[in-house]
Amino acid sequence: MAKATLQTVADRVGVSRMTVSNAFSRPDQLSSDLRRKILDAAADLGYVGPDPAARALARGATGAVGVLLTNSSLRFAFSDEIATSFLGAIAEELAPTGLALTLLTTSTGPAGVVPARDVAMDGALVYSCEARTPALDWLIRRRLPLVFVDQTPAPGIPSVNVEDRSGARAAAQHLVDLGHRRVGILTAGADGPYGLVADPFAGRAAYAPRRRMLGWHDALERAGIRPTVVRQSAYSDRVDDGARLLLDTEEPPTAVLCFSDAIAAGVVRSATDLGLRVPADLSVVGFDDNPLAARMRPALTTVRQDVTAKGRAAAAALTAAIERHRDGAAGRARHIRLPTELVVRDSTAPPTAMSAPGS
Amino acid sequence: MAKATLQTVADRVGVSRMTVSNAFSRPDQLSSDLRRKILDAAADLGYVGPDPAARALARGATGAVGVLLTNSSLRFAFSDEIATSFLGAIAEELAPTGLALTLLTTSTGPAGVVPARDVAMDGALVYSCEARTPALDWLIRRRLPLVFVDQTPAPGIPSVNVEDRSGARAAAQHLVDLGHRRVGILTAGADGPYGLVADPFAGRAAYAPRRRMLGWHDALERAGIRPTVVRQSAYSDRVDDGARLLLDTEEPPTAVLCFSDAIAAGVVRSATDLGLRVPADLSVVGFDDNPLAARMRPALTTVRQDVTAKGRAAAAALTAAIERHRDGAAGRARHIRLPTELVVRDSTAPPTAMSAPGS
DNA sequence: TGCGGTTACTGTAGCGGTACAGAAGAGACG
DNA sequence: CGTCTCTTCTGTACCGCTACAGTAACCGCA
Repeated sequence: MAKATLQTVADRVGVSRMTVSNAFSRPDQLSSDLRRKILDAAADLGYVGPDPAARALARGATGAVGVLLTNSSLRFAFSDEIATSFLGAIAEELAPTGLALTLLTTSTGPAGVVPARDVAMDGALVYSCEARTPALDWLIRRRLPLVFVDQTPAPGIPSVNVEDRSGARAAAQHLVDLGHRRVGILTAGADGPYGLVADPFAGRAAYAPRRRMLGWHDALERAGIRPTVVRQSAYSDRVDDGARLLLDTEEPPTAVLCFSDAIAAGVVRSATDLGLRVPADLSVVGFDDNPLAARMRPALTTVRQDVTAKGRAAAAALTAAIERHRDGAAGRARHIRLPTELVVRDSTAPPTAMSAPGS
Repeated sequence: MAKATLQTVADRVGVSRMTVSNAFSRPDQLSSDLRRKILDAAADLGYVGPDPAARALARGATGAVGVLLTNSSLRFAFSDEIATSFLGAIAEELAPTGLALTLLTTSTGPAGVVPARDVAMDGALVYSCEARTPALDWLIRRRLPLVFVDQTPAPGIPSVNVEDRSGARAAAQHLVDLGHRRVGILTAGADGPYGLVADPFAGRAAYAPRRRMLGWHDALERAGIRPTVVRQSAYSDRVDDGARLLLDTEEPPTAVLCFSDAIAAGVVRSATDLGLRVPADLSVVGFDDNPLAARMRPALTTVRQDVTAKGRAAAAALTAAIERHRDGAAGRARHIRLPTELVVRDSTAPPTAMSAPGS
């Protein structure tokens, strides 16, 4: 049986192809009698409905949007509860619009296939990618409606971010207020250099790490504190190395600010292994308010961001951008910045006399 | 500036449209000189490359595959580490093939859009869906290459499953061997009825829950044990209700078999809240060997399945199915069944005299 | 009875590519 | 020098659908 098309059905019923098309796509354009007859004939012929690819070409819309994840972040995206909640929120927000979500990686296929260039879609979210990855370049060149998330905002492109800087500042200020003077920072980056960092602002770190670093320094510098900074891989697998670099020293910090809760959990573990009690000997602050943070013992002091809201906002911004694009409307790109909030739990306390010997 | 197409570029360079197409898609078909010139002209005109939608129509391939998740499982898919690892493994396995992964939900959009029917793709994975959801029907009618995962195998459709039954049997046997006689089962299902279940095999539960139930009963029945069965929602949010139904009774079980580690964790928590010690007063067994299981205190006895291998196998089966489909080859559908393995940790122990009063 | 306004259907002209068969020219070879 | 084979480029015929501008019939109304 050859594949059935609109024409097949049209011939069978004795109407024009256009009428069959309308039967499927614009029911109000024909009498319900005829429509019934056409639908029956279609079912009879095994015609499922308009071919999505052909329809996409003719209509100029595919019904799917992409989300670009760096391939480094791919594994990460599915192992970190923060990233998965974000993706889940997007999917959930998109579902009622009928748009499917396509996962785009920055990797290249065998025949030089680049998803960001070669997959049909109506728009895309760019999530926490390095500023200039080839995949992102393709998306931009294609002039697809885009939304940047956790990414340096660019003019003309809507963006969704959180108050990384002020959140980090609050976290650092909290430590300062508790009386800490020797503070360590454990941050993360997609690429190196890893280990002890001399100039925390050198190198081109991703947006969120950079903003948080700024925030931490805002508060620390004002208090005259110069933190010890260690950078490690974004994968939480080998947190211990970074943590040890910070803690297993002559004069270890009395408090550590971490890029994420996952990293903070690793620090707590390492500290425990080294015989340090948290928070008595070491205060630890995370970031994100991962569900993990509340479950941990001691429960983690952290900076809350609402990833579900972030996902929703991103999805909404994207659908809006697609609509604008379709209508040819210009409209200024909105840059959304969601609030963050310090959540004080049990992993922070004033330094003890012993651990903070008056410098 | 009007949109550039192959023709635009062809006119500019003074060659045929076909040659420009070849310059992009089949570089070996023209001299590298001319190719250079064409690519330059294209860049100049802002032509990014062949339009994916048009190419999909002409070639009959889109470069994307779908994964169907019930919308109930959508939120679930992104909150359970087991599901996300699975998705991550698929994405990772797919990346080098250049195929993108499109998330399909069973929900329907505003204009009656059904992703499973209306999104162009080359094949799809069906993950743990109810047997006959409309979305799945559409996929089948479209005659897309499919692979079933954690789903009742169907003739002609490749499938990937794990040894749910024998794994569950081993778990139950472990409890029997420890001497437990009063055993509870806490299982999950996408739809009700929830609560105490008279006939654990009644209703049409999904494949995995059914197979595990069979396995548990295999071992329990042989030992002459009739378990108390409680079913609850697949969402781990409200585990406590189910756990309490089991534990907060006149003669509570001395051991509980759980559908997943997430549920088992909930049971442990509830038990603790009720003043029961695990494993002294209550043994708990999970399923999956979620990373969570090893982290928990007490570390959870569970049945390990390798979700990463499952994801890989599913992706491989799908690409194979797509290839067969393209080549018109028939080939029998392979049904893969991955092993499971009982992992004994610290959440199981013999019943104490007190908790198991000789019946 | 004539006329504007609906409703129901049709025809044409694309959407932007790719497959495939072929044509033209350039060497290679006997 | 004729023929054969390559390489390089071209022309045609789709892929399957939709937008849009008709046309024809029908309806109510003055």
